[in-house]
Amino acid sequence: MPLPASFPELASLDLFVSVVELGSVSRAAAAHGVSQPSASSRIKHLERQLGMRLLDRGPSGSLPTDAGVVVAGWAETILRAAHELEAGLSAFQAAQAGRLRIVASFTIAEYLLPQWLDRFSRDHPRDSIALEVANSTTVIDRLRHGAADLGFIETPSELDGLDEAIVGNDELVTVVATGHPWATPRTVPVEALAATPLVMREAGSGTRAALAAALRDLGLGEPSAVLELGSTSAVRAAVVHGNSPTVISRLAVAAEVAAGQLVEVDVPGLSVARQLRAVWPAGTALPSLARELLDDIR
Amino acid sequence: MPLPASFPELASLDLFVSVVELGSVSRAAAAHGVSQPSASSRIKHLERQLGMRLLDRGPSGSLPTDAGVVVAGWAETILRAAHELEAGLSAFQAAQAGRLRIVASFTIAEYLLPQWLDRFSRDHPRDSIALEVANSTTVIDRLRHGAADLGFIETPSELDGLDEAIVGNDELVTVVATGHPWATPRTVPVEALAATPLVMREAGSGTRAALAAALRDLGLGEPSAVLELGSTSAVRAAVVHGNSPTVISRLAVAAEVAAGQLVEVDVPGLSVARQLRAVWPAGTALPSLARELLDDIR
DNA sequence: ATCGCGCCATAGGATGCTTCTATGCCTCTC
DNA sequence: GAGAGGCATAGAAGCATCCTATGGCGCGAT
Repeated sequence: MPLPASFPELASLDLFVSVVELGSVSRAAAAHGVSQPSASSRIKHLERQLGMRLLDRGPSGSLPTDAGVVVAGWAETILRAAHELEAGLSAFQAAQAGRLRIVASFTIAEYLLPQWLDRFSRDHPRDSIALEVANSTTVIDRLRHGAADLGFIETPSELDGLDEAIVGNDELVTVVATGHPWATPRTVPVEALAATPLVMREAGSGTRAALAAALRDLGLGEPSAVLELGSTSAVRAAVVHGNSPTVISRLAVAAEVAAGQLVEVDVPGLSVARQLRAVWPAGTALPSLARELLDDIR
Repeated sequence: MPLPASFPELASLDLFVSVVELGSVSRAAAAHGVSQPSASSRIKHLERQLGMRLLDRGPSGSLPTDAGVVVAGWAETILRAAHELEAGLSAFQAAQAGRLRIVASFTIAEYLLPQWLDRFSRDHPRDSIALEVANSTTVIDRLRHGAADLGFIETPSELDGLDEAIVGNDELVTVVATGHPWATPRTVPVEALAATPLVMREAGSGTRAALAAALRDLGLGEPSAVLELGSTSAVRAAVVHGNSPTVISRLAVAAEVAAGQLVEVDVPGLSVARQLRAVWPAGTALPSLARELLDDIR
């Protein structure tokens, strides 16, 4: 479901929030590095777009109207998310220049790292982090070869020569759209799950392999696919708008479940859990920046 | 702290996420109501802006690269927040046309309602909600006069002729920036708080009055202001970037506390709590849409 | 093997928008 | 009464985006 074409620009919301925080259009304009008339015009455009007055302009600055207070509050939520994206992007782009080199698995990089990076970049504005995203094997390899300072993985494998700390946990869960028959009892026998065609990633994906292994351990057959898609996002979208269940990392659907778009279905007997860990070379002293990052995370 | 000027457009991120979910640029273009070349060009622009390839184009569609998977995941967080803002805005604009008329206090409208409205608008795409924001007295007035179907308030007062349900709770808390002396012990005696100049809203604000009353009940004097600002956002920004504490609604700083920008300080003996309630005219049947909204909230 | 379809990229032109500098008016303060 | 800070307007320049039309490419069906 795309955003409407008339949705306000992120830059305009950012500017408006700055006006509210700083108390004047001029100061906000300066903070954003644009001229005062440009800022004034952007705000006016925003007001026309929303069809409401947002500011009470006065000779000593501008205060938000009642509507402005509310809209500014709403806008801040978006801006917070935008700053997390920004923190993730700069780490991702700084591939080799950063002072602290992190390698993380996809799941952790997608759903947990932005908040950590955003906080860290505020506390350490002068220290850049370089982020690489890779599978667990590569993460361990990077650490062993000194190509990274700190890694994040979600496998339970043995890690000779690496120290570790648990930073969270993940689990494969069964989810359906809100209208699905399983959504009402919120539980389904594992045999029924195994017999139902699922929306899945293509063969070869780690999630799919983990599910197949768990069903095999229970003496059940290979799960069948009603639809095979190339990315987790595509799977999620297909489940939200379709009639088939999927089995997927809880972190990947936590937001949709919280928002009521998807329903998590209990499947007694089926359990595919894994801990999320930070890992680093044993023996060597953990860089102080890495230590601080880990402290922030806990 | 403004977003960098090079930050990607919300519309581009939205489009890119649609490509990942739908599996092709063409389909995403159609879903967004733009031409295929336009979409193609936007994605290319986004890739140049971020300095990374996001899509693997093939003759049967496009799949995200490793980087694309991660960026799409990050972008979805922003888009979710944007949809909540959108849901709030349409309710706010629909001032009198909606089928369900809601009146809410500022705190609830700012920090809780967008999620509820977003979920509701997905479940009931044909039913519009009209939202009015007002103080508690006005909320009650609107309900008594039949000008609204459902209200949300945060006062503990008696409500003759109205039914109610508790939907959450709020509390005034003391917060400081992370570098402040109080941040380390995370606690401070109430006498010290009363003796310290605070960042505050201007005289007349409800928050300020509640704090003054609580201190008076403890036999302490009026709190003094080191800085008086006209909006909660301005107060929050001043505390984050300054050296003075403030006393403020927990909901208003929950996100900053979670992100580590502000630290909540315990003040033994000081307690200013209030329940958040939904209220509606007693006796009359609650409209079915209102009933469903309340069920969703719980 | 070939035809057809779906997908993506490029080119060219028109439209629209945002930006900037310069200026004026207003109010509060000293 | 003068000065400073704040916001709005005007006009022009620059930039970006959009669209239509077209071409190339690979896959699948006949």
